[in-house]
Amino acid sequence: MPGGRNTKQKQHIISILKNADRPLSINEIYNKIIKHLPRIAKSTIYRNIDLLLENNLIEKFHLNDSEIFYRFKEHRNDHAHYIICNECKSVYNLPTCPIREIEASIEAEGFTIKEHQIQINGICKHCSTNM
Amino acid sequence: MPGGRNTKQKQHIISILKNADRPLSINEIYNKIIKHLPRIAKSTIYRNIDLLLENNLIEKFHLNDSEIFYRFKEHRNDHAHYIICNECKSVYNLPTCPIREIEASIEAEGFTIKEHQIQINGICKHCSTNM
DNA sequence: GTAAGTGCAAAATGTTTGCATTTCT
DNA sequence: AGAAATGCAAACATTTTGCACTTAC
Repeated sequence: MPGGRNTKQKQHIISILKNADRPLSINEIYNKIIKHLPRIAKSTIYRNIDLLLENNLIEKFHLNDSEIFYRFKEHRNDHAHYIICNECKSVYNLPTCPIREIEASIEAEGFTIKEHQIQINGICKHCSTNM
Repeated sequence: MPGGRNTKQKQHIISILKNADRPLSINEIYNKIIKHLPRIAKSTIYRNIDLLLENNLIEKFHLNDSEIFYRFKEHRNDHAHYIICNECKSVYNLPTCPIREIEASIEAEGFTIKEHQIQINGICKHCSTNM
């Protein structure tokens, strides 16, 4: 089991995130999980989320304003390049990494790039036809 | 005065942000401002920051992990395209917007882009020579 | 003068921690 | 058996709110 022991709490958290079609907040995870594990404590979710983050299995997002969401990574070295619908919060991947082209010129200036992220917000096709 | 009345609290907050060479957190603003206005309440800073955000004079960042920072906008329609040094937190602007080139293809898929942001983190020239 | 803004204290929110108990391995 | 994880309650940190007082206009 990645990131420690295989508890049913952790199983549920992973499966909830894996099956979600968009990033979830701690509360959303909690509200889903209590249906199956009514006695689970929120601190358990916080602790497991930390473990999963440390083990690079999930990633953290700041969507709208200050709300924090988590998403299961398909590939451990995914890096954040997303198109997010403000309505339904669906997350699409960017097909290419537009940073790659300008990376060289930035590094030429003496800046060492450690990570980068790109986020595009808007309204997806589906939501715009339903409005 | 943009965003309401011209109080000395607001004057100070604006001038602190204008003169900062990097984004500042609420606490950093507070610690600077109490030197001049010892009785200022943190809630006043929160309220003014909200006002300035609504009036599009400053913008909000999530730097490292969950720390929130604010920065004075040079131009009201600046959009976030930054290169940030993880060490000294200096913020540099990206010379070009690499999104522009892929915008058309995303919109062609039926997605309406509302806003986007790009953030590149790393170590700046100055900090890497001092290590 | 009056409405907006402030300071203060209290409340609400979100997250973390300590500890006794439970559960994996 | 032993270590790690859990549930619970309390602690913490951050942000928001209510209200009487002050200040800008």
